[in-house]
Amino acid sequence: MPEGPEVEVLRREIEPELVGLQVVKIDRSNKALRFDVSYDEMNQLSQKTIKAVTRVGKVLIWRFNTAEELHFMLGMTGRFDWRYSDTAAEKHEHICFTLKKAQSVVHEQLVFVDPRRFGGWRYFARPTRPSVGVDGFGEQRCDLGWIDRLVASSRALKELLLDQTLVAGIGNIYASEICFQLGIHPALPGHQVPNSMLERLIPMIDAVLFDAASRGGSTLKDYRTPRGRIGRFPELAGVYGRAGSPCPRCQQSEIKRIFIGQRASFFCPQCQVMP
DNA sequence: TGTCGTGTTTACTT
DNA sequence: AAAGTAAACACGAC
Ligand SMILES: [Zn+2]
Repeated sequence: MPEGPEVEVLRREIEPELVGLQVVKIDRSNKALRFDVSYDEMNQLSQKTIKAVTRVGKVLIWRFNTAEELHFMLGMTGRFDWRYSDTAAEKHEHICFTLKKAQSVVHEQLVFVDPRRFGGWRYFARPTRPSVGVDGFGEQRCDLGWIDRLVASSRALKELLLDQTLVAGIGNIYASEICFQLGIHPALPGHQVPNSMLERLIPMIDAVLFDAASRGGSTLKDYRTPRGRIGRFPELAGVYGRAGSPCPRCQQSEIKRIFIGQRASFFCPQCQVMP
């Protein structure tokens, strides 16, 4: 499911429903996740109340009244789902949170579902910043240290955009879209990106991510919010998934699909040339 | 029915 | 620093 915009759409939906709920219990399947929370930590969260739901890059963060935190990475296919009463556990359900309002006896269940299990979760006793670079929804305009690393690198620009330690939140769909919007070749090495292009790149990142979030993000296959919302960005994408189609900008060339750093990458060979 | 290629991610190894 | 590999499952093409 998740690049930054999908996690942000999930966060916006779930935050008002989750804040104020108290943990009754947490159940865990016996299947391994990428990284995990111990049973001691799960039990310790019993009775604690969720105070805030935030996001840094692709990491969803629940903060409790005790300042403890849970961090979730959704991997490729991870998602949350409200389990409505009298429905059975769904396939690939790995974590089940039983929650309730403070003065209520009615229980609600939110489950973490992840078929491929590239996702994971972590527990922190105190507020902790995930170990990633600046968030791509605007932080990247204020703290420009990542630009120094970008221009010092020989790696392809699109690969650098995917590096979460530079800017956090860009995934494979939006990395291609950002390069398309800028009219720059995705395989251009970082140290060859002109200064004029860097100035346009910095604000383009949050422009693309916010725009995608406003459309509900991208549903390719698995992504859906806990209330079932689907992302409509793919219908409006400029290049992602459109190999062989005419370029929506020049209408002349057809969009090409190449591999950069083992990931499918889409671009228009006429609009996105190496300088 | 079976095999192959592809995929929204990233942590670890070379 | 950069490149490659592995993790697990679903689905469509042939
Ligand atoms: Zn074009």
